[in-house]
Amino acid sequence: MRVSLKDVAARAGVSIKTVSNVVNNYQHVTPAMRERVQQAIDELGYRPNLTARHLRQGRTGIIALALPELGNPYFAELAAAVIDAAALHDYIVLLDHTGGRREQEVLVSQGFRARVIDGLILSPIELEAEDLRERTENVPLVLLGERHYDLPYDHIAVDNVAAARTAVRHLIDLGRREVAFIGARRGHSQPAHLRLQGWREELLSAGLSVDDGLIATTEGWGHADGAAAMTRILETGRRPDAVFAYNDPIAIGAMRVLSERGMRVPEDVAVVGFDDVVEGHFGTVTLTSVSPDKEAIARMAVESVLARLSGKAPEPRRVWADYRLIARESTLGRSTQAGRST
Amino acid sequence: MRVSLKDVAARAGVSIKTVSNVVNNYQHVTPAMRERVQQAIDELGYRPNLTARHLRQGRTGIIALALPELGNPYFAELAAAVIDAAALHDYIVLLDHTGGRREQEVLVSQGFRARVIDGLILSPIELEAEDLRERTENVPLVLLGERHYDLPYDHIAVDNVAAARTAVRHLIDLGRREVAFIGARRGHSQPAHLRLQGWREELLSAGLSVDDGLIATTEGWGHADGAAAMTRILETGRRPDAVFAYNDPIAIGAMRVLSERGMRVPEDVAVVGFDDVVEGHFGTVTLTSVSPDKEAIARMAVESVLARLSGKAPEPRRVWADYRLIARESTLGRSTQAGRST
DNA sequence: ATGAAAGCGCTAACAA
DNA sequence: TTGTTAGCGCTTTCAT
Repeated sequence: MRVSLKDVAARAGVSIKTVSNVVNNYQHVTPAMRERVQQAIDELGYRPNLTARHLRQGRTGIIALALPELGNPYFAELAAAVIDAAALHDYIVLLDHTGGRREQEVLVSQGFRARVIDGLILSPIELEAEDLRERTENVPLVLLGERHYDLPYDHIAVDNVAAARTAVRHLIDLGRREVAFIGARRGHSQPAHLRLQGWREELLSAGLSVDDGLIATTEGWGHADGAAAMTRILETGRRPDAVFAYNDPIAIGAMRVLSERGMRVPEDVAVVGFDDVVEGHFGTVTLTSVSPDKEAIARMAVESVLARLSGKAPEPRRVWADYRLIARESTLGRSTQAGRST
Repeated sequence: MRVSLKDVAARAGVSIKTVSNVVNNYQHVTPAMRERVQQAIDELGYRPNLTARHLRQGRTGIIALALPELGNPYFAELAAAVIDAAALHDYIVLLDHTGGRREQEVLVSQGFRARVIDGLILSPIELEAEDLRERTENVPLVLLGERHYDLPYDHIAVDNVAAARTAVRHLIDLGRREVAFIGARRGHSQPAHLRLQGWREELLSAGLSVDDGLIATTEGWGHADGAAAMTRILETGRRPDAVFAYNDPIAIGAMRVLSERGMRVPEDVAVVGFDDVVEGHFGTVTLTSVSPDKEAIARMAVESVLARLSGKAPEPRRVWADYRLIARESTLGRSTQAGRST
């Protein structure tokens, strides 16, 4: 059986309180007493029971992070950043993935899987505002990512419309005129909506026409989806001279198809992705991408949760995280510069 | 303040136990009573306090998973698989990453970060047997991955020596004779030791010479490390006709360097990786790789922890997970077969 | 500086 | 079928 404070107290011949004082580094304990208790602790191999402590304190020191999918390197890298940011505040992270499915996202937002938590950071894909409006769970919730909700929750994201415009502007500046967008999603809810909007706005502001034939939807957000979408566009006979993809895996999947068909990147088709995952730095053609400041996003998300937890948070706010466009070979070509820049 | 069983009981005019019965779906409750209590629950928005339940039950339903780094897609994919496997048993997963640093691995194994857990799955890199021998923490521990320890803990891994031999055999069968190994590590502890050993054994058994000049060490396990190591080999003037890399990111980093120097894969240099991450399926040259059965590893890890938890585990054992070599363009070339095979 | 005792919210043994 | 109660291990007044 596990040893408790009581056992240590008995062993040391003191009260429970004294042991607790030692364990918690309470100031007013005589060195002699501290020594004596510590010895009992060591002999018995006592470890405090955190569950009991949590019950008593009304908090667990755990925050949950629910992401669409860990297989996507962007989310994996983000998860790592959140774990580190939480550790700075002595919090640990419970990880869940939703598959980007609404049903699963609702369950998570309601605390179905993890109710042992002090707070929740959720990156929704299909979740609707109404789902959140019905939320009864009362642990602090912070939203991450692209969707916009007009709801009283903190929301941390890059300005997707502006970032998308930056990406498309880059392509236009390079002289491209037929810019496809890959990664819109089927169905009513459009998580890619804002990036698509940025694509559209920038094309219009450049005096170019917006052609729906150059928008390709995908089922998911992986390499295979990008490959399938690119294939579909090419099979309609369209020959865009540039592609702006919803994210890097989709962009890389698309580049693979271009390569299979003998089209050169960027000479024939320039490609820009989104998320700046490491994978994009090392392909045969390195990938130009919009790079969100993941560390800042993670840090702000954790801090938002903790602020709300301590009650000293301002009203719910939307926070924009930094981003920058990193141009690499998929738009500049290999000769132009060092290919593997960060 | 949060509502408790007591509040609900007062509201419904029944005892605490009755409410508890309803919450836990205890059989012997009259429908009328259930109805009445449920109504009080709904009105008050009661949610059980899991911390209290855990304290009472002596378990939390949480297992921790400590991986070297989430940025490595293999570990990210493995984490996803563990989360799913745990969910099947109503367990949730607390995620931590160690950076593969011994100090951090020791802390994790001692339960420093997360003592709210019922069990721990740890994938060590630098951790030494002696560290584990000194372990005082008593939550079940299951080891994952490549290292071998002669210690009373369950250990789940693919047979790295055999898997490495399979990979090298594949290269030899294709007629390659100068097979480099990239990804050995500096320092005393050699996490890549077994794969290196397999490389050596297979070369010898094929009657080829083992040339230490074809072994390149790396600091880490990422793309950049593979690129640096490949560069180093080439700058010694060596021209291997094949590369076996410790893992896929290293292999992909190496291929990038080959491409920069105008060497063709696989015509000039055939490349085999390890882990079969999705990224390898979509490069300009898709990557031949050893594919461990991640789902099986995750499942067995979770089941091992739970078995030990319930006390009905046999003596600690080493379990081999399945693997297979998946040949793609980086050894077969593009024409030979469909490039993006899974 | 240390001790006694209450109670966090829940489950389960026992009683009615 | 439902109620009473002890206690999981800890922190925290309140005494001493």
